Amino acid sequence: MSHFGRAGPPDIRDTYSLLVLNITFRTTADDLFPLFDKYGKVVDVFIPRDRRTGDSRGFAFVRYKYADEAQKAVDKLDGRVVDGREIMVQFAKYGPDAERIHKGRIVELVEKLKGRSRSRSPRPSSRYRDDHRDRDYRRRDCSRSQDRYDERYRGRDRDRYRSRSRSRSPDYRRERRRGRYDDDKGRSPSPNRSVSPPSRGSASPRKSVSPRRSPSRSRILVARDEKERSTTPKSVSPRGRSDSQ
DNA sequence: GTTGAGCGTT
Repeated sequence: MSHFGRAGPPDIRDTYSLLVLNITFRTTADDLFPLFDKYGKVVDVFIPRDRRTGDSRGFAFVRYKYADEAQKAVDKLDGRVVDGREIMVQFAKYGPDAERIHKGRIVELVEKLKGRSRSRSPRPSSRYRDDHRDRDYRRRDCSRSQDRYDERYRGRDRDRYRSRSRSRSPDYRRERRRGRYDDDKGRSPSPNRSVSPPSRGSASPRKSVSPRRSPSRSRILVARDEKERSTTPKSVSPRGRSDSQ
């Protein structure tokens, strides 16, 4: 995939993962490798891609062999403009249990880095991160009731990227694509619901009828049902009629 | 062709 010929996680035992955010969707691992390799030994560069679309999610993981090199890369590449966009480089945590992971490197790494960071520089990109979080908090403040459900859902759901896609980003395309996919799946095993697809197709005229007029709607439905049966006595074929209209 | 908060593949 996005690896250098290897499958699966190479070796997180003695590697330090860096999270690169705010990268362009066109940026690939090959583009980030030379950039990060200049500041240290990069063992692997991985860019998570969407399972469905296969496009980059806009962030990447760069694994360094040594923490000092990783820190240097963070200090140098964090805030650097790549492909016309300012990237954010920070140490990555391997999942919610990252800190629980054999405290081998990550924890020790964080401790050492925090100490060095304080002595050297208070995170050049701290303002960016704060800005993002601030905006996020403002959004959450607008909808606290849903926030509880959101947090609870995310807490119980182990699928991070999925919940992130549904709760965080509007993602019209993803939602729409996924919705269609589910709709197709739901329609296939339910031939008796063939009346639904036509209804969806004629959603506009149906809304014009308004549900307030129950008898009218009933008659229309009956009339349409009769016409449908008269038109297609055997196979219903919702798509066929959709094409006809 | 598009988008933009975030934490990853066997």
